Amino acid sequence: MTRPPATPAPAAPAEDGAPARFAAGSRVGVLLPLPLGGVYDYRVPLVGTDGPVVEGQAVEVPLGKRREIGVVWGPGTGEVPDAKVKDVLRAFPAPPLPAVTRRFVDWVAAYTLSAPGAVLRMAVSVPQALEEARPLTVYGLRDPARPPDLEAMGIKATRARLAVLQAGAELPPLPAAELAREAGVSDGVVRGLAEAGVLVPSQVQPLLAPDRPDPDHPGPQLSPGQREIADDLCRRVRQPAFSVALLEGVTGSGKTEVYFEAVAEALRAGRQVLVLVPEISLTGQWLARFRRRFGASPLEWHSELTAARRRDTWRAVADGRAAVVVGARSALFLPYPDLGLIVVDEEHEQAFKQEEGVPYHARDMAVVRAQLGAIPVVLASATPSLETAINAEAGRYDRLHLPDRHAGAEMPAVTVVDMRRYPPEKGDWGRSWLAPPVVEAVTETLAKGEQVLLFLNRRGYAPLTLCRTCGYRIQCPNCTAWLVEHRLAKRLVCHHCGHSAPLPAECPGCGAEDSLAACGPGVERLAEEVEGRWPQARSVVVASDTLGGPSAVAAMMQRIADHEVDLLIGTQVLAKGHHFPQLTLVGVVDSDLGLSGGDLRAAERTWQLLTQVAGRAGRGEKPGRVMLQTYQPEHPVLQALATGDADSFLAAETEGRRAASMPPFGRLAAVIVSGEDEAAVDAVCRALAQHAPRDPAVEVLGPAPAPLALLRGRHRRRFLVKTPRGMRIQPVMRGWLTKVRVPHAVRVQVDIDPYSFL
DNA sequence: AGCACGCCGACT
DNA sequence: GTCGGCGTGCTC
Repeated sequence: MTRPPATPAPAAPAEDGAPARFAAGSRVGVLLPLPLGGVYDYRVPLVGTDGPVVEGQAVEVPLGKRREIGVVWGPGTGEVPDAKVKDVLRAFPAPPLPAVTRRFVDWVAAYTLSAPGAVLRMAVSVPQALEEARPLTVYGLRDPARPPDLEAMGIKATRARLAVLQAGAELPPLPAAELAREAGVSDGVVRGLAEAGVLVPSQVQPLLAPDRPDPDHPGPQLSPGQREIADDLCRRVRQPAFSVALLEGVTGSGKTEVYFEAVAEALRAGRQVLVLVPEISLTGQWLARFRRRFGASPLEWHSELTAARRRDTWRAVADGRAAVVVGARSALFLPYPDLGLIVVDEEHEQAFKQEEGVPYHARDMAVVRAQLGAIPVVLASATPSLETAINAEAGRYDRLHLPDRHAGAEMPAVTVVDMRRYPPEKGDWGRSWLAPPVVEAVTETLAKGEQVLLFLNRRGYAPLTLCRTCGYRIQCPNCTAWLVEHRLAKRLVCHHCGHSAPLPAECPGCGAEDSLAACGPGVERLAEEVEGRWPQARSVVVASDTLGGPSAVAAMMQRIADHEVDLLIGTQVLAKGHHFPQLTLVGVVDSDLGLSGGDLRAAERTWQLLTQVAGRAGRGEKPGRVMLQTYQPEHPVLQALATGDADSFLAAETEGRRAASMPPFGRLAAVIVSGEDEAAVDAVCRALAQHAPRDPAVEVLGPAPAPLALLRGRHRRRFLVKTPRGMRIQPVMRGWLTKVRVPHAVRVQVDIDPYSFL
């Protein structure tokens, strides 16, 4: 996805004003959240739907011998004989799916070549939200102004009972447990009073009443430069029309506070806001900033919500009570009736690309959603993706550049450490991974009482275990990948499928004992060296597998911020978003990791990650420095980081893409053929190769073993299809794939705009 | 996605 | 002789 939709739909179609209604007896087309290929016709019955059925209405329909939920998508197609058409069973008491959401579902399905039903599934992911919420029983006094006389009613006026009456007089009717808590008694007392008729029960609809974020809550003061950009964003929100703004600014430039002003403007206009973030676990500090600005919390949407929370949030979005939603990519498919602004924070993040199920890029689909809704979208990043930077360069997106660090903190000094000139010196703890200049800098920094981060984006102890006797390398049985030693857990683990086995005592290849050797460093191994060199320093390993859930992450970040730790050894979980004022030295142990592999975006991604990591140094009053260990100091990525000249790096990358006609200068699609039976997979590949498009403008590469040729026990082959920028790649793909019959045991998956090639 | 139908191996 | 494996196909 490199540009807005080819055929922009009208901003306010007639159906928005007057959604089509379907009378009893008429046929409606119902989209089911299943990969079925199209809408199915049903008849609107005389009873069960409470009158005519509205477009977008969620309904229950029979399918085979089961009942399914579906959404009325429009009039019936009439393609199916009357005798086959069944009645709609009932309509759900939920607001109809907004027209813009329905058009978005259709658009995404057409773009990704997925079944519309598969996309709809993402929009109606919480079927329970469609039902009337179960009424809640609450208890209150018959007349709060006149407390009842217990003794007169023949009930002993105990201290506990009087406390309940007191609470009942002061508070609105509450559920038994809550009223008991308020009165400081057990809920048996409340139930007893209810039974005696002193408290009267009533039924209410338990609606999640999200705190209303206050756009005029006193927030942090913006600098004049920030104010100017915030005003630009606010104008876009007021307009309102489709526009894309790239909000660019280094770590600490106040991007978040600036786009919060646009959020405030949308709230003043009474419209809803969606903020997409790459990983919800990172939002602890973000939520705190939001509360500081708006005096209330937004609603969160991500995979770790409980079922009840999901239901309440979906419903609050659907009936407009939710003002601000912050969420992972799937939040894009919530049924906002009046979305007025979308913000995509850290827009360059790979986590926005969904690889499984319907493969889509949430940043690109956010742009589409904004266009369909005729609203602005803000893409925020310190290190924009090349696609976004090029769109801004071409004038399709507006580039808003925030002035550098706020509060006058200086940018860290970046040094490239050539490992060929400064090879690590071995110590008592075994091999060393740190060059002498880095060792010296760490010692100095610790002596000053400041914090150090040693960054190594590799979990575990060692990425490869090999036999010194026969050269055997321990591989995952299900994937084309080495098993990673985790010494703390005493296991070998596959980072792709989760396979895990105890560390063997002898070589699985030749049986030699004590012959297995760890190769290369992971964070656990680096920790050994750190403990050997700086035994007095309080050090800690921070990796996704050494932390528990989001609360453990938050606790660790707090410990670091409170300076309970001197030396951090961490993977990319430490790279983003967190602010540690005492951290003044960042050492990147292996800057080259991620540069190899022939991935289209390897250099760009490494640049983004290392820029983020470097941004951890010197964010307080003290100046920071960054040391990048590398074996290829001349590499453009390292040069860009050393000189701070990101623009010429991006320009060079852009030229590289242009020369190779790679996205966004050409269109790309991947076809992954996979299955447990390798021969069957290869047979499908041969058939696909035979029927490959003949158009000379279309380039088909493959089949080649996919980068992980064996993943979770499935053999994988890949084709790559490249078309010129102006050509629509979907018809090419559709035409090709329908020519080949695929047996059930083999899966052919199309990925339009593949992102990671791994 | 389910669920049934259907056609070949080890059991009560 | 059946129970049950999962390959194939259909659901308005």
